[in-house]
Amino acid sequence: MSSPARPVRVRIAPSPTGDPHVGTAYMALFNHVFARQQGGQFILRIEDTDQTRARADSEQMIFDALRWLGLSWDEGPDIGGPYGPYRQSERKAIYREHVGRLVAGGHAYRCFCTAERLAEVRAEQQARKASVLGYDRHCRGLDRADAERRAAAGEAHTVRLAMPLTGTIRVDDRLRGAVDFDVAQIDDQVLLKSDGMPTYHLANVVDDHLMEITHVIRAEEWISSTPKHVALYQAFGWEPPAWHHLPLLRNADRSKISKRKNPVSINYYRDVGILPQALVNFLGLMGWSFGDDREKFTVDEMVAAFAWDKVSLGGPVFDLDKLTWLNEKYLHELSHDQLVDALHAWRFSRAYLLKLAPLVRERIKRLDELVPLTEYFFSGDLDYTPVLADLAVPDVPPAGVAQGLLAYLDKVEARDGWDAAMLEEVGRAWATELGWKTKHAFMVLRLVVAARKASPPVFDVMAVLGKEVTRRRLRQAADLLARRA
RNA sequence: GGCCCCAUAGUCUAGCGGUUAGGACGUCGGCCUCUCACGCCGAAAACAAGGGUUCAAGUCCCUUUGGGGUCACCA
Repeated sequence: MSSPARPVRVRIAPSPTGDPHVGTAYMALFNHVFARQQGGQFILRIEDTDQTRARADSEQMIFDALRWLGLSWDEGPDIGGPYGPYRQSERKAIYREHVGRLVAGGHAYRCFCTAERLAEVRAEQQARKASVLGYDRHCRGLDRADAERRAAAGEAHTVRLAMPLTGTIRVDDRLRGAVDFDVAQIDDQVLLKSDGMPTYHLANVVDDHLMEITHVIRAEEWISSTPKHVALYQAFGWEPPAWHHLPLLRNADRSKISKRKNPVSINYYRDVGILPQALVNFLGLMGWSFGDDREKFTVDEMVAAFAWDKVSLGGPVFDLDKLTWLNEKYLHELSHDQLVDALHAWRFSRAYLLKLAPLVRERIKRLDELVPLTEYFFSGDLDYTPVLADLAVPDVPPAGVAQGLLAYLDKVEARDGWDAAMLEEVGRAWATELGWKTKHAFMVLRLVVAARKASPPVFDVMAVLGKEVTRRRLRQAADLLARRA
C-alpha cells in the first residue's frame, strides 16, 4: 500500500485440522474478490505447524471445498508458485534461521520453563485474579551465553519474543482505524515451540513477509494478537502489511460460529444440496453489500463492485433460512438439464447408488421398494416425532441419552477418516464405557440416523450418509432429547 | 476480570446531518389456482439508553448498557 507499484498479494492460511470450515470459505471469498479486483494474486498457504491437531485428509478437503465454491487461488501447495513451499511444515529451516536472527539481535530469547511451571504461573494469576494474565518473563533475564549452552546441550526449550516493555503499539486497521494497545497487556509470545515448529505468530509474519503479502484480510479474532505481529515486523525491520479484520460469522446466539451450535463444514452444505454459487453469494451478503438492494449476485459482480467501505462490522448471524431461500432462487434458475446435473452431482449418481447397493440388495424384493426403504439417505433433517418413544435407552433419562450421543460424536470426531469399521469400533467401546447394551446403544444410533427401527447395519448407514449429515442428526437428536428432559 | 472490537426490526442489511427510516429472509393475511409450490399484493416488526455538538442527529462526540473476541509450546 505504501508503494503503489507493488502488486496486491493476499492470502488465506487455513490449518488442516478438520473439516473445511465456512469461515475459511468466507475469508477466501473476500481475499479472492479483492485480489481479482486489484489484478493481484491470491495465495493459499497451509498452516500445518500443529502436528497434534493435523488431520490427514483435511488439506485435500480444503482444496476440494474451495474449488467446489469456485474460489481459485494463484499459488498454493497443490499448484506451486514462485514463493513456495506453501506448506509451513516444509519451511522449518526458514523459521529456524529467522528465529536465530531475532535471538542474535536480542529480540527473542530461549525459555526453558516447563509446561508445568507455566500452568502453575497461570493458576496462580487466576487465583489472585490478576488483571493481566500471561508469561512472567522468567527466562528473559537469563544469561545469553548460558542459555545457548543449555540449548546446545539439548535441553528442551522454546524461543519467545522479547516484547517492548513500555509504550503502545498501534495497529492501523483499514476497516476500523487506528487501534492502540498498551504493551503492558501483552506477554512474551512463544515463537518457536520445543518441537522445533514455529507458532502461528512467527510463521505467519515470516511467510507474509517472504511471500510479499500486501494486505492481510483475516477474521476479527486475530485483532488482539496483531500487536504481537507488529512487534515482530519491527524486530525484523520489516514493513507490516495493511490490516483488514473482518467480522466473525456468528451462531444464532451471536457467539463465534461453532460446530456445537451450527453446521460449519462446507461439506455439510454441499451434502444437503446447497449449490456452491448460492453459498458463495450468501457469504458475500455477510458483512458486505452492494450499497443498494441487490442480494443475489455472482462473484464476478462482487469483484466489480467491491469496496472496503461497504463492509459492515457487526458480526453477522449465519442464517440457514436465508441461505435456503437464496439457494431456491438459484435452483429455479436452472434448466431441466442443469437441474438433473445438480441432482446427479448430489446423490443421484452411479457412484452413490453403488454405495447404496450393498446395503439394500438383500432387503428389497422389488425395485420399487428402494425409494421408500432409503428415504433417509436423501433427506436433510429427519422428523423424529413418530419414533420419539423409541428414541431411548432403558433406565437412562433423555438427558443422559443426549449426552451419550454427543459423547459418541466426540469420540468419532477425534478419529481420522470415516468408515464403518472405525465407526463400529468406536461405537462398541463407547457403549461399553456408558454401560449400555450394544443392542440398545446401536438402536438409538439407528433411530437417530434413520428415524426408523429397521435399517441396514447402522455403521454402514452412517458411513454412506457421511460425516456431516451424521453429525447434524446426532446433534439434532441430542437437542431434542435435552429439551424433553 | 484486563485489553480490544461492535451496536438500525427475530435475522441479513441500506442510510454516510434534514427520509413517512428503504430492501431482503422469516412470520401473519390475501390474490392466483384442480392440490401444492412458485409468483403477486399487503400487514406487524428497528435506530439499546442518557448526555452533549448543531438551526437540525439513526448519522458526529462522550458515558452507560448490551453483545462479541482475546488473554496456549491451537490456529
